[in-house]
Amino acid sequence: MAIADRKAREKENLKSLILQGAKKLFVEKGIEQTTIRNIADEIDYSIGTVYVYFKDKNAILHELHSGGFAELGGYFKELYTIADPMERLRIMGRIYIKFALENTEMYDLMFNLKAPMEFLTKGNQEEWNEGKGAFGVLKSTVEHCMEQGHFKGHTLEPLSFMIWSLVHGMCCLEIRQRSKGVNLANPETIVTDSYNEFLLMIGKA
Amino acid sequence: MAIADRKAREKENLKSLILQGAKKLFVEKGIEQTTIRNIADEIDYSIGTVYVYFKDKNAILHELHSGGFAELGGYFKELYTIADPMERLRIMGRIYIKFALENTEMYDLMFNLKAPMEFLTKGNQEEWNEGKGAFGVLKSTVEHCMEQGHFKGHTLEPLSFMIWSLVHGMCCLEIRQRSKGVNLANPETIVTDSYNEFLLMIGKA
DNA sequence: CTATAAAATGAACAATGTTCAAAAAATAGT
DNA sequence: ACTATTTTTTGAACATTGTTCATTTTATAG
Repeated sequence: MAIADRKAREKENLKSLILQGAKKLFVEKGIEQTTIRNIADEIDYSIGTVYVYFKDKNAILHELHSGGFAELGGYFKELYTIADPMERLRIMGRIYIKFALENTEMYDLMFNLKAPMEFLTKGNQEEWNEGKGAFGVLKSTVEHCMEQGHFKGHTLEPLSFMIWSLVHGMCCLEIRQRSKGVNLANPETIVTDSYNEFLLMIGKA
Repeated sequence: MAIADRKAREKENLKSLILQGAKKLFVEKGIEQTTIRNIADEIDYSIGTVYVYFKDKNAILHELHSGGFAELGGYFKELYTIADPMERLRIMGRIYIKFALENTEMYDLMFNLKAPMEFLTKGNQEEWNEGKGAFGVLKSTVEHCMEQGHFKGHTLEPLSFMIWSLVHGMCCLEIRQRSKGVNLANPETIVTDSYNEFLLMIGKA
């Protein structure tokens, strides 16, 4: 039955049209400022249609959150060419920060907003596969560093979490306007400068 | 005119009654789940009265955010008895984390939510004095550490921001459910374990 | 006791996420 | 080609939110 196939294809198309419209508005005017009505308007469909394809707003947010991780994966691609694990770790941090500051709304959605996690909790899925995957990449890089004799005396998982926390914290403070609120001497470069302090520190370790 | 004095006092009382009711509900059921109607009900006043004392919801959130910093200051009190700056720095981090995890909603409000910063931006006040004060305490402690020969080759402000980012990032990931989503071996102790990794690292620096 | 000022009220508004019976369009059966 | 059935789309309607403001209630002054 070729018709059923075409229908399935059309369903998928409309679903990703909704997501595409949603993302455009999110980037343009922020996630909180974007309503279902806005999204429906943007793609010239009715409100009701959106609810046919997504059970609620959280479902849209979760789907876009997943897409964000795919994008982050794209940013990470260039890491595969770097053989030295310590160098790879350093660049990974830079890329993570770059991604966060170039896609603030998406970053917020992926690592800060409650919506995607609530979607998981509310019985839709058991595990945060996107997060586990990304953290796994970091962890295995740190593991390689340790195998080469770096980070002596440290423990893999807490150490990896510490590094994640560090870059995440910088991005959060920046995105949520706390860094600019604190009257720094060089507010424009604080995140990079601050990350360099970390690199200087692990350079000794 | 003693009556005017009493009236001013009563006005202050009612204002702090509103704040007190709001905070109770925030802690009980979360900031996002608390409405103005809830607050009014809680203290047996009408919705309108709340708006006589606060221009909008952001004003309430900002005021409570300020109160949160006062509370954090209380937590920090015991630091004054610690003479050694490195030890003071280490304990400061522990206390910060303790405060964050014991007062998750308040911490979120102070360091993550947009509301208090929007209140400042929207012409109510120029500077984030609470944040500047808290960051100043950290910065001066780090400065003392450097004066004693620690953190050689580092720069005060970016280094301080890095430390702040580290503890903030851990607390954020924990509060916003990202740490538990990542399938750690010891999820209950990850924040403390992770902070200890940092202490181990600066122990060498 | 009356007039004025201050304080408190809650009905009303616009905007939000969400639901669902009805309409419109597409497909299948003859 | 026409009809019946299924699928898709619709938007009016609902509950809940933050917010406003004319009105009522209460307190103070004369």
